[in-house]
Amino acid sequence: MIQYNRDNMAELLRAHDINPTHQRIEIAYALFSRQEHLSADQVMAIVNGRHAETSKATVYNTLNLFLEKGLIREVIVDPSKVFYDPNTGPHHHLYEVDSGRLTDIKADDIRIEGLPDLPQGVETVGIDLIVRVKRTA
Amino acid sequence: MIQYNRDNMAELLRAHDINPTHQRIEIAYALFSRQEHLSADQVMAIVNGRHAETSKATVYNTLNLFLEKGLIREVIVDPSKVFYDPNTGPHHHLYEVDSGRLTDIKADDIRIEGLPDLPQGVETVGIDLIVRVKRTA
DNA sequence: CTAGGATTTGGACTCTGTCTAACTATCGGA
DNA sequence: TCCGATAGTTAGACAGAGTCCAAATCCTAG
Ligand SMILES: [Mn+2]
Ligand SMILES: [Mn+2]
Ligand SMILES: [Zn+2]
Ligand SMILES: [Zn+2]
Repeated sequence: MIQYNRDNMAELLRAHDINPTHQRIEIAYALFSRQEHLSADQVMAIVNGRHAETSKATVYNTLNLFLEKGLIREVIVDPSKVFYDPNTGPHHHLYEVDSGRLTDIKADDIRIEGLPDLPQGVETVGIDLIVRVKRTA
Repeated sequence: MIQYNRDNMAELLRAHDINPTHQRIEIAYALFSRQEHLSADQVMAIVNGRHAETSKATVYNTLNLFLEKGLIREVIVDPSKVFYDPNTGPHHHLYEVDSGRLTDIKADDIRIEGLPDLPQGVETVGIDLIVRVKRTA
């Protein structure tokens, strides 16, 4: 269990070939220190918690850069916004539709069997398994 | 293999407790006759192919009504738009990220094992398995 | 210190989807 | 037939997520 701080955020960014600027460090820190799934909006709110520091354009630029560089992944479960996930290892998601809460499901003991062969000329980018739940009536 | 026409669309709507209006029949026919995953935009374009017949508001109202009544389901794979699926039976999806093409994977021979117990007080709404692929470089 | 590339920024813009208030279609009863 | 009630449709305003752009700022090598 790593303790995340601004210094190892800079290292992490460099390790992913990302020039560690102040804004990028803050955004990475927001995601990695919490280890939660955050929307762009939430990232923006966290980073600008005390004083406004980072513009909307930079938040989106940065999240998309992190995606490209494989530092984070996106989770598409809600038609109205994307969630960004600091955990890029294989795992799945539980989505509570009432509240919008999104939590991880460990991939360790899940087996998905019987997937058909892929069509010619394509390769797998990822396999997303989403368990949608709602509060019992 | 059923041949879909406007008449059995009206029956299908009534069977799902939906009053079959002209617009609703056309929208249902667009989805069921093609058996494809369509976005609201695409439904609108199909229904208004010859002359404008149906407004944007009605397309959205109707698709949401169909969802509520369980006539269709939505597939959330693309952060920018929802796809509507006339196939409500259990099945999974293959999403080609370059082209946006979305195709079905039969659920028959797929087994998903080792899912953890659900948290207290929730029940499963659905399990979505999405295989994301891209064209080989 | 300075020039140039990289980064950030506000704000305009696009797109998907929702909302509203007016309009229309349908139907049963007088 | 006419009327009123109800359900459905509509144009267009609106909201929210995300992108784009040109100008401003930051950083670093020289
Ligand atoms: Mn990585
Ligand atoms: Mn059904
Ligand atoms: Zn996750
Ligand atoms: Zn499908």
